[in-house]
Amino acid sequence: MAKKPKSDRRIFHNNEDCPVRNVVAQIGDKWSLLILFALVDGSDRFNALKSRIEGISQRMLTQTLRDLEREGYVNRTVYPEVPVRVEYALTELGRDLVKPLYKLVCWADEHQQEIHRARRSYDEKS
Amino acid sequence: MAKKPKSDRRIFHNNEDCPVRNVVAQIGDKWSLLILFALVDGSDRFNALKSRIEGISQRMLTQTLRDLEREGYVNRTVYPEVPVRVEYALTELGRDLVKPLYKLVCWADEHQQEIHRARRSYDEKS
DNA sequence: CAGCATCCGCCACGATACTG
DNA sequence: CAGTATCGTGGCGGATGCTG
Repeated sequence: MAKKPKSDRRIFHNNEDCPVRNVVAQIGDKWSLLILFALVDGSDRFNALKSRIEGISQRMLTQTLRDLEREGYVNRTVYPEVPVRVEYALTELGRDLVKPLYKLVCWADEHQQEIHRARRSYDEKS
Repeated sequence: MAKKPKSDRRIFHNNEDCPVRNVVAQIGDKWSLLILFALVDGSDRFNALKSRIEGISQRMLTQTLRDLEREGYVNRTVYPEVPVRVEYALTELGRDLVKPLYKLVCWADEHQQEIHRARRSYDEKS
């Protein structure tokens, strides 16, 4: 039996059932990964997150947190004190997602040297 | 001894040594993942890739392949026939990168239902 | 066949000002 | 403190036409 022809692979279809496209759509933006990893060690407040994630604007932090909440990765809890306190935490799904993400980040960390070498070699040739 | 304060974690710094930002920068774009997975089963030609990856333009395929080549994930081989034939294949580094990526995609695939539920639930509330 | 060059729309993202 | 609202812009990416 021959293996499936490549063109049959569902993975490349242009719809919301394609897992690869889903991954890119959900965590391929500029800030999602950073926020997820910022919450790995426990819940945190809005402004604390903002100062820990270097370079993020208020607008993008709010927006990305809303997206992550919508996907079910993050919980938002409001404590009606004065002044108000809002805590963000990973859901169980979020903690679970971080596992494969962590593997990926570790991989990238371990292979930084190789990649830098490849880049230099490529740039020299051109 | 207490654990490191969160703000100390190198992971969030805004420079090219941050592995999380590196990951996002390298494969967070619209097409890199799709191309990498398109090459998992073996090398392929430019136009074959183009037709297998639904929706990609010639311009973006060229550009993303060049980036992936520069990072050392993809090899480009020109066969000087007439007409010319160009084959793209994963390097060893590329094949290695796909492993953690594959775990991630599988995770997303397995949890699609949960995520869809979370989304619907979130949308109803608002 | 495998591309490069050019033009251009759009929207992700940042900056700033204001509010419950 | 934790956001909204509004505006401006760079650059990602699509469309089209041309070449070795």
